[in-house]
Amino acid sequence: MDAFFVSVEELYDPSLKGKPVVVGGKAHERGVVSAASYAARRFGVHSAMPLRTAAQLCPHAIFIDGHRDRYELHSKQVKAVIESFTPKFEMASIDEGYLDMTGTERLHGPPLAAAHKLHEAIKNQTQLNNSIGASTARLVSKVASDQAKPNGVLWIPPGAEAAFLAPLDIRKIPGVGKVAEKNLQDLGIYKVGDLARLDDRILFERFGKLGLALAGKAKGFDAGSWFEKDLSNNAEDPKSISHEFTFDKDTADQATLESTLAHMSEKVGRRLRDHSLHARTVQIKYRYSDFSTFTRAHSLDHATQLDTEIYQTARQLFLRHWQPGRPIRLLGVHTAGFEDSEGQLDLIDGERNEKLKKVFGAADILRDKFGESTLNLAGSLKGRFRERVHDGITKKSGQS
DNA sequence: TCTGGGGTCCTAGGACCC
DNA sequence: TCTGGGGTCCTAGGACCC
Repeated sequence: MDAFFVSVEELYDPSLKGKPVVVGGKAHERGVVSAASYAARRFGVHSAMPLRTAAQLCPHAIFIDGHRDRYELHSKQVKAVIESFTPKFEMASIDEGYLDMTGTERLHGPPLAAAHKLHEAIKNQTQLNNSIGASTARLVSKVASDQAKPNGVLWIPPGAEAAFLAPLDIRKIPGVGKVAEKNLQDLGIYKVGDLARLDDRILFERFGKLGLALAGKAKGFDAGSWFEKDLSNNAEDPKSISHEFTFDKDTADQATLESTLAHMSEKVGRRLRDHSLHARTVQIKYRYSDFSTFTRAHSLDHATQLDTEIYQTARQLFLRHWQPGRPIRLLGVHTAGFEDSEGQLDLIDGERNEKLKKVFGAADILRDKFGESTLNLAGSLKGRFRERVHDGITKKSGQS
């Protein structure tokens, strides 16, 4: 999809059309650009750029907060169109999908015609601009769709894959970021064609697995068909669940830091319960004002999905490593090492665990009914209500 | 200009076990 | 006195993607 978040926002506010629009937050906020309209891009604004930088480059741009729920809704509409073309498809992200069109010629015609048909169908049914790349390989199609933007269709016929990629900058290859680009340039490799000519062994020696993958990509090969991925071990189950938060202003206030950790722990616990997952490893992330960033992890002897256990672990890790008084910019709580259940607990712990699970389950329901702020871990209240009830759960006064 | 948040995958060292 | 080899698990950091 072309400038997806911006295009969706234009559906809700047509007056945005044609104007420089930046989705991601207010101009003065700490944050980065999620999406920029083409009008904003003409001023040099692009995604991942700090909002404050974007505001410097394009002061008259319209800055808006993102609406994830809207994007997910419209992503589903796009998915429905794709689905109507072939059952062999896959959404690769919220605004990107792949279709295996093998064997659909009688229905959709030859590749280029089919691509145009899809392009039109998406536009007609979602009112959103999109670009299509068509070829024999996923990677080539993805790069082709990028080249087709905005609002275009590009077909790379069989046999033309390597020739299409050769003149492009190596940065266009998915998996080549800033660092790999620099390292490759140091070897005199600037274009995909330079990469394709290089000996695979050299690439492996210099770049390990990444080098090997690159060698294939540069020639237009795909590492296996993604449509044949085994669906046996529930691919939709996440491998980690985390939340992090950047303060508007750096802080060294211990109560604020602890309550933020508690809040992140609650968010993580909630999502673990939603996925019926139990995590064995709790990790925190903290970033100082100078942007130096650290992670510290601890693996429990059993898996958990309880806010309090996550918080206690996170808090201990933090207090053990934080240099008191040194202002913090970001805090995060991360869980991984998922297991189906918490494993064997002894009688006492088992009973305690069951009780807490009921308490948090009830809290989840209350939050769904009455809103996020209904209940908090004692630690996430900034000192005002410090009483500790039932292992750290307390009720905000005036709310039930 | 000052740099989000949620993920995945890879690398590397060290502890520990047999 | 001169320290194997194979494996797993844990921790930390970093590149990259959207």
